[in-house]
Amino acid sequence: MAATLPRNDELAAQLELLADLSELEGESSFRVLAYRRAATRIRETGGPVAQLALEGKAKSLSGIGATIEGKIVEAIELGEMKALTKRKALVPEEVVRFMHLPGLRPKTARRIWQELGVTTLEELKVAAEGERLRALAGLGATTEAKILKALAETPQDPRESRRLLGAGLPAVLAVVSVLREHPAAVKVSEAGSVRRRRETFRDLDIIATSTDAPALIDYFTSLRWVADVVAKGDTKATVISNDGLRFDLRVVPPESYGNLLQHFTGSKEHNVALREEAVRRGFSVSEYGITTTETGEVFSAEDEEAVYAHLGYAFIPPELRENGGELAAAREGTLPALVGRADLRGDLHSHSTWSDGKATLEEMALAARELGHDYLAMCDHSQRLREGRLEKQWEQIDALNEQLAPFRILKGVEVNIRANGELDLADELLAQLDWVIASVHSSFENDPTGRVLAAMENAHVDCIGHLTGRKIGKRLPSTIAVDRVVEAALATGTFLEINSQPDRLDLRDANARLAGEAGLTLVVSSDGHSTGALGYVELGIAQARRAWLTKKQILNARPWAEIEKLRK
DNA sequence: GCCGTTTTCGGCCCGACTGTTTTCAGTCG
Repeated sequence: MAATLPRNDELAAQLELLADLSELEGESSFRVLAYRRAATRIRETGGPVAQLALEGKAKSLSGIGATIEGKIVEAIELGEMKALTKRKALVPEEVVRFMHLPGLRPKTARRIWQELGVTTLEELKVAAEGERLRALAGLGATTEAKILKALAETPQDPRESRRLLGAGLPAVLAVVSVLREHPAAVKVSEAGSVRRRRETFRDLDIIATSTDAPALIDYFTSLRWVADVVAKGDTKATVISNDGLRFDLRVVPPESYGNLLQHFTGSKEHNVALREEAVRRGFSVSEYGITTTETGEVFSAEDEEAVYAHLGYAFIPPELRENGGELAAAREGTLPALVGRADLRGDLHSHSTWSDGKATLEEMALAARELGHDYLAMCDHSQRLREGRLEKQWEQIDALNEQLAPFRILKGVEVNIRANGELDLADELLAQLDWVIASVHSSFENDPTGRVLAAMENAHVDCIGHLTGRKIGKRLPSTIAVDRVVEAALATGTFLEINSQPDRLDLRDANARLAGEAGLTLVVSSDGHSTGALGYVELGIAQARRAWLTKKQILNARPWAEIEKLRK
């Protein structure tokens, strides 16, 4: 095993900082953009980019050329890219943070630093209070006040202000359906990152067309759960719900609804790439229409399909719009037919009151059946099923299965992978089960790769649960080598899970895509601890779609009889 | 610094808003 390589997020962070510093020093904006694009590409790549760079293959990722590949190798060998070390010495540490204040982007931050000699946040505050910033042309009292206000607020990592998709998706879908019922509404859709089903969001965007825009806006701003109306005009309004969610409604003209929905769905990176390619082909794309440069003719459309078609693309599902190769695939007609929620036949990970679940076996089974599942694997935690309790649970399962047939509760377990790599349930018990999930629940940094590889060698382990152990916003993914786990999963016939818990979504999209491309079949499971939580599979399916996965690549899109034959 | 079914050099998305300014640069999404 080689020395630890820098993780993708660490490489991306170095490039982001290099971009910030370069920008402050007045470096070419295109070079800065290249650093940022490379950072995004690295963050969204499922396998270790450092390893690719060592093999000279990082250049195959779009946005990474020979120079940045060289910088990655420097980061591996020296711990830090040389250019970053050099530039850090030239720019006072806190000046970078000027740029993260609203309204202070590199140009202004640089002038405050160089022309006023301000190098710390404290000095910035004093300068603003002393009305010294307005000495710079282009800055006035308003800017000083804005800076003071931002400095007074507790500094916050922007990522922490993002909420979980699991909290926003049901809410935005409910608002969309309420708005659709209004007599003035014609078309209503969620847009933005929530339409792409990104795992977190900042605000929830809704786009609509209407026969009476002000009436629809009035209705929206007076819904009973609205706690605060932040902004309200004739075509646009922003409200905060009583649970703190921020909704934006935008009412647009019907003739260009397709263009606007496309624009406001993003992602930014997708739109930029789409527009760049359009320019090369003689078009100019904006949210209002597609202009043919030669003739000045403007094309607008009521639906998105026509927008993509006009530019020569097949329709691209929102989940794929991240500039991850979807444009080329849509042009060539090779986009995958993505798996959908309706394809699921059952759920292969759930809990009941036999361990830490909130509902009984029967309640869980009935709820699963209600969701349209044909089977539900009951996988209570192994620690709670010792001393004959597992066998007792089987008796109850057998009885229920007689009642509920053809619906079937599968006898399963979520067995713990201990710190030493052993499983905490005996093989002779595991052998009698329909479905065995093995998961790491503690000592995440204690050789997670080795422990999981060992668990996969066990002939009774069908699936590894929540592989990286991350909790979005709370706990980083472990240092587990996902690529090596995927290889071993293929070799041993073990499946990997996309855990649908809103704060897990583990495997995440990029890792699941890597696994799918390697030829692995994945499981989308709820890990539900209550009847309501069984519905989380919608989130897992969304991540599977973001991972470019088809129905064939999802194990539990098959009937149980088929799955049984595919077990090792 | 990256990239190429017109380019290995010469480009690099588009429009709205803001603050400060008589015509625009910088920022934002």
